[in-house]
Amino acid sequence: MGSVHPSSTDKIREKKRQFLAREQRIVERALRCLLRDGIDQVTVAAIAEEAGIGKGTVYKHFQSKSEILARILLDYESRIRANMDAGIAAAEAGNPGAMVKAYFHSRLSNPELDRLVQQLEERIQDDPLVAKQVGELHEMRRMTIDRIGAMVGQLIGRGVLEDVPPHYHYLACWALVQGAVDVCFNKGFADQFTDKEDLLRFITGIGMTMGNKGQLRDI
Amino acid sequence: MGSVHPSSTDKIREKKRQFLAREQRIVERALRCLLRDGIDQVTVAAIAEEAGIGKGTVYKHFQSKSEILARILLDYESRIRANMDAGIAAAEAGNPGAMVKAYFHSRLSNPELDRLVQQLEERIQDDPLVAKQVGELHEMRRMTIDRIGAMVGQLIGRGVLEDVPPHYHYLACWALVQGAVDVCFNKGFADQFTDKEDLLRFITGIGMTMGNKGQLRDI
Amino acid sequence: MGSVHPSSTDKIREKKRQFLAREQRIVERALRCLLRDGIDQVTVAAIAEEAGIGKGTVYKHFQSKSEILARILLDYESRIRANMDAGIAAAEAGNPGAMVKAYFHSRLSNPELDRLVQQLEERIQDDPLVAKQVGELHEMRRMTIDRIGAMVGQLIGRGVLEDVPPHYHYLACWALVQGAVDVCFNKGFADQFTDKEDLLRFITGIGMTMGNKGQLRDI
Amino acid sequence: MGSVHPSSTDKIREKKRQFLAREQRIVERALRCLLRDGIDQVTVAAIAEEAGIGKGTVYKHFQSKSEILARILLDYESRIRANMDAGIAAAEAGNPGAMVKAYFHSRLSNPELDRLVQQLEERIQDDPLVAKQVGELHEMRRMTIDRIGAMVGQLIGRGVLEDVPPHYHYLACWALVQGAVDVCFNKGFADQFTDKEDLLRFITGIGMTMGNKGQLRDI
DNA sequence: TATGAATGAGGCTTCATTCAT
DNA sequence: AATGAATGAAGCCTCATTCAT
Repeated sequence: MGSVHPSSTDKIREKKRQFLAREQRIVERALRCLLRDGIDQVTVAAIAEEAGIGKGTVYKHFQSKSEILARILLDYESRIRANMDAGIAAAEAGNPGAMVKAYFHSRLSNPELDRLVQQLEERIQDDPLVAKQVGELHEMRRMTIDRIGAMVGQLIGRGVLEDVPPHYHYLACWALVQGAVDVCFNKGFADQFTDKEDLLRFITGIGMTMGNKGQLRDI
Repeated sequence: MGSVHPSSTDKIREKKRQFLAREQRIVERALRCLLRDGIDQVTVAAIAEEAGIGKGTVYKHFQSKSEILARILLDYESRIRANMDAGIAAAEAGNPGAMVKAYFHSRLSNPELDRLVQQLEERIQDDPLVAKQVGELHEMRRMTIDRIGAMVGQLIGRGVLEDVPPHYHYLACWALVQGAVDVCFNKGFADQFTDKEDLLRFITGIGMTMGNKGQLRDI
Repeated sequence: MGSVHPSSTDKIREKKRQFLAREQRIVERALRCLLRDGIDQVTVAAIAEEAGIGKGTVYKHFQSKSEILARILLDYESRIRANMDAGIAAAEAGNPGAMVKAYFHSRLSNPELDRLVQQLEERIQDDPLVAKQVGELHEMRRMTIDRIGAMVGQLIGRGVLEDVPPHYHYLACWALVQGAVDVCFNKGFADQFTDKEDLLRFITGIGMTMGNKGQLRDI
Repeated sequence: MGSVHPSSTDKIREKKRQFLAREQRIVERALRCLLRDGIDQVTVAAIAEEAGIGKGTVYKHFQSKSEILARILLDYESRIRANMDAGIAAAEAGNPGAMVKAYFHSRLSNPELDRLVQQLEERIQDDPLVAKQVGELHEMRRMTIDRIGAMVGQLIGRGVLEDVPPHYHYLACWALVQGAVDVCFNKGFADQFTDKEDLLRFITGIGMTMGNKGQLRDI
């Protein structure tokens, strides 16, 4: 079955693999640049250099700079969603706090990244070159929300959560996380806490209980 | 005794008034542009045109584009601070929730603006041309936090609030607001609620009780 | 004859005097700015402020910025010419070196100023707004040269100076001075001498004897 | 053995060569503009157009406009220095006037250029963007002066030259040249001589003998 | 008459994107 | 397929000059 001479199909497959690997590399290096230097400092040239390839090559993989940023956004959202899926499963298996916990953990485990993603979204939002990707992003969120909504609906039914439209809980969660990340990195607050972890724990605690009627303190 | 001819002093005063008025006008028009078109679209030329003046005139009032943005930031923070001061006064007069309420109200009464201000801060933060103003901004926040801290300390002492470093409560508040604003204007969530007010009321409710030990539900 | 009430003519005369005084003041202050801050840093606004008047007022006296600079140039050239006239007189009275001496002294007694004037001339040279003044400047030089020429001609006739077209001597003089000034202020040479005076004395010595056939060493 | 297909290394080398050639082209065209239109009229846009390239391309080769000017300066100084080195060699080989002659010749053979370079230096001198290059320029001069100093020292020792600090002779030379160039191109003197060459010869003659004690007239 | 706010042409520079090699 | 030089639109800012008060 195996052959010393790779078949033409194998060669093509190998090329494709390499191509995709490089694409991933570009995204990763772009992310590294963004985190290290700040959004405004990162140019396509910088990304190419960091990735060890030519500027032109970047455009073989992405049609525009915005597309790279959009890709980072979608990758991030995917990861969160995957975590939440696991959390939802656990929640359905009888651990009602698992979902929220999964969500907070996903986003707060690397607040630098989360903050960056927030900023990226702003920049891309109205760029027609990535309108499609932005649409996908929103679609992903919508689906997540729907699934959460169903579960939250159950908890409301059981009287665990306050009776408001189910996605309010999700949105409130989202809001708190978003803000927590901002607090962490706002330079004006830098001297307000020595232990970021401690503060985030406090805020997470709020997240776990907010909207509850009181029964869910057992995180 | 009075004269129909305005004195030289009057004239100078009038000129100064006009100058300041025009300065205010620039800020207002800049703000209008920013809210209407988004940060990235607003150029000095656009601001000038919106204000009905020449590009050069802008630079009679502000040393750089960043300075205009910084001014918007400081104006906004001042307004919030003034509101909070009133809230603190009320809180000290026996209405312990007043401060938090004032804070939420200040920021959520015009979430579009609040979101813009968040974005502006990011852009300006590292611009050496407005390092001073950014410093002032942080200083303002620090002072506010200190005053709040004192009051929160009392509430902790009375057992109303959870016993954590006092400013944790402020920061959690800030975080929730920050995030609430983001939710409101994130286009991905636009279709998740028909009544923004209702959602904000829900989130504000969370803000009012978070960190409490349960006694403060009567807002 | 005198009157406590100044006549209308007196008033006008007084006004004229004040007007001219202010004009002179503008020129002086402009010069001060130029010497202190360097040509490129001096704006009309700076001159006006230094003179304690409004920018608009400057334009009551001069039609353009170049005109101020041209005025400085002409004033300087006039002063040199006056000194040379005296030198020529002395030379005709039997002291053949007096003229050259006067010339060197005029220009090297304040080399900073001389250098500035050199630079100003460059800037103005092709500005059509002051074509007339530049013409006057050249006219002044021409007249001076002619008078010198006559005298140099005599010295050549007497065999004191080398027999070349008379103005060659003047031009060589001018060249040496011009360069001496440059040496003094060229930053690349700043560390080549501790005593500027000493160097200038050496160069002046060269100026006094160059073109001579040897008889004129008695400076 | 050779191949019709250029190797990858060859291609890269060729590209580098082309790149450097274009760089040189920019410098040359910039110089052409400067000589033709005068310093004040030359913009980056003009240089780009003259070189037949886009404005952006200029910035692939030079970090700023000043850097182009600095390059012209350094190129010029290098050429002079090379000539002087040859002159010094000849001087050490027994022709004591060769050095001075080489120097004068270097600078006066193209006085238009020399004058431009003088002006460029003024403009650049305090620009922090080319502080390094200005430093190099001064360093080059210093080294040259040191070598000259040694040789002049010998001539002083032999009693040929007047006994002053050795670099005085160099500086005097420099001064005379600097001024000679100014004379040539000062429009006010344009009508004072029909034969520029003749005048320069006269002045060069002065340069050859100045500071001498009389023995060196045989140039 | 003196003022200085307003002007806007024009300079320098950046960087996403293209395309010939 | 990969490259990176070339591009030029677009942004920010300066400053000589004007003109309404």
